Amino acid sequence: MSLINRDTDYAIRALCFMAKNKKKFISAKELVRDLKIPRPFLRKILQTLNKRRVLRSYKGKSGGFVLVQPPKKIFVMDLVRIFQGGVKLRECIFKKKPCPNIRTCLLSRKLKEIEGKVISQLEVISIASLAGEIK
Amino acid sequence: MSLINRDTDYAIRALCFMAKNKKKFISAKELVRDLKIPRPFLRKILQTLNKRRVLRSYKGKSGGFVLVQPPKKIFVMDLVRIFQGGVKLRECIFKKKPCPNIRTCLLSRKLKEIEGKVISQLEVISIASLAGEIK
DNA sequence: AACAAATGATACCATATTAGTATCATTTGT
DNA sequence: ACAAATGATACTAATATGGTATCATTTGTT
Ligand code: FES
Ligand code: FES
Repeated sequence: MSLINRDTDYAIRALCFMAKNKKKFISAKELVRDLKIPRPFLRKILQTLNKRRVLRSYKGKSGGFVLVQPPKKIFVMDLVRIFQGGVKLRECIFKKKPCPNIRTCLLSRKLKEIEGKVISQLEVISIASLAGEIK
Repeated sequence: MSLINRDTDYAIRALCFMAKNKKKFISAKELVRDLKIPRPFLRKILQTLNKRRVLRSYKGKSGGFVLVQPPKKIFVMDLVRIFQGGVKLRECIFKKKPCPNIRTCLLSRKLKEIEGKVISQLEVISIASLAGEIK
């Protein structure tokens, strides 16, 4: 029931590392060494981060990845959207969408409220705020 | 990633039905008819609700289930604890517990805050508040 | 006493999701 | 030409979840 899955988690770690490391290009190799994430898995994540333009990739020898935006402007919620399609704390047990009860279902309504609050909290956690040392 | 799973959801529905229905004993049969939940599954849920004393069961012919507490005093969070072992929105990717980074992990810290808020919201949603009609 | 109708306990299966791996193609600096 | 990097994609393994089946026990009714 974790709020963030492994993809998101790994992505956050990778981005934090990049935020701290001022070097221009950072290769998957370096990230693997530092983060101890299985290499093919990390590469997959970096590829989608590239597609979604959170970072930019450069091929070829001495290529690698570069952040496109400053770490203050990358938020956990962005990554949750990319890797998990958003936060859905309420999945109706009746699979048929849309649920016929949705308008009268009080439980659904309450869970929706909670969901909204969670999302707005995730929207203000930036990579920059996670990259620092503990205070 | 749903906050409540099917067991919890079905339990809520069953309890709401019982809250609305003033009859003394309510059998699994009636609940199945009304809620359209697979019978063996519902029975399993009722059994654990009995063990955890949310309701009380009576065997034998014309037996059934009775709420032990008033619906105002049964909260969604109680059911989440029973059927899901609580809310854990932060599962560290390093399975080894306890995680060596836990004290310095800023992400974990932030998610823990969110988790706390979610729990306190679930703690105030009562069965009574879900059993009523929509206003 | 026998029976039927209810719950108790428990073991099992099926399906979906998630985590992780493997492979080959493409680009580019030296 | 080659090595070192990423791109794309398909596959497998492990785990969690949802659901079923079976038999035992209790108890009111006849
Ligand atoms: S029953 Fe479908 S949303 Fe509540
Ligand atoms: S790395 Fe284990 S809690 Fe953050």
